[in-house]
Amino acid sequence: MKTAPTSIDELMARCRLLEGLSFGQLAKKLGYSIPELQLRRKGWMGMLVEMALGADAKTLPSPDFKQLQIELKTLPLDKQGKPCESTFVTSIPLLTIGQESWQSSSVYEKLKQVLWLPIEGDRVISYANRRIGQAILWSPDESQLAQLKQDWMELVELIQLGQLESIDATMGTFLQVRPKAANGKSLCDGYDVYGNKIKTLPRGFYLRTSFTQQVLQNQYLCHTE
DNA sequence: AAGTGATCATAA
DNA sequence: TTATGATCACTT
Repeated sequence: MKTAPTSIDELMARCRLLEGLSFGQLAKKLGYSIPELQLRRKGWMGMLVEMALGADAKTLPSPDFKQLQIELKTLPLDKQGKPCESTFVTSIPLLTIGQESWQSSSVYEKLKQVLWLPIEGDRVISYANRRIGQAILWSPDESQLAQLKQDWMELVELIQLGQLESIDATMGTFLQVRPKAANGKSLCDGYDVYGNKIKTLPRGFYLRTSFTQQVLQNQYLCHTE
C-alpha cells in the first residue's frame, strides 16, 4: 500500500506509471492474483488502482484522495472507446438527504474533481490482458454542473416527498438513482408519502454513460486544439 | 444493443 | 448495516 500522494503532480506521475499496463501486470506488481470467477471481479480493478495510487479515504463518504479532494473512478470502455457501464457516484442517506443542499451534497463533493482512469472493459479481451489507459483529471464545466445540480434537486425532492417507489433509473438527465445493495433482501429505512418509515432497497446516485462519454469527448477536444 | 434493476466483494 | 469499489445479466 502506497502512501497518499501529496500533490497533483505526484498523483499524475503515478498514473503515468500505470498507463499501458495490463490488469495482470499491475496485479503481479502489487502481489495480487486475479479472482478466477468473473462475478468476484466486480470492483476489483477499482480497488487495485486505489492501492497503486495511494488513495486514502477508504470507506469514508468523501473523495478518495482526502488531501487533494480528488475522487478516483475507473471508466471501463468498449472497443469503440465508449463507456460501457454507468458510474456509481455515492450512496444516498434516504432519511437525511432532504436536509442537504447541492453544495453540501456528497455528489457535489465527489464530482467537483474526478480523476478518471479509462480501462479496457470489452469482455472479449481476457481480464488479465485488459489495459489501463491515460488518466484524465477533470472538473465539470458550467453547463454540466448546472445539469447535475438540476438532476440532484429533482431526485432529492422526490425522495423527500416519499416518492421512493416511483423513482426509477429513467429519471434524470445525467444523474440517476438506482438500487445499491448486496441483494434484494438487504433493506434500509426510507420514508413513504405519509412520512412513515418504511424498509426499502438502499439507493445510490449513478452517472449515465452519456455523461462520461462527454467527459471523454471534451478531453479529446482539449488535446486537438 | 442498450439500459435498468440486481448483485458481488470487502471493511468497519 | 453502511460505506467503499463496481459489473452482471435480464428486460426491453
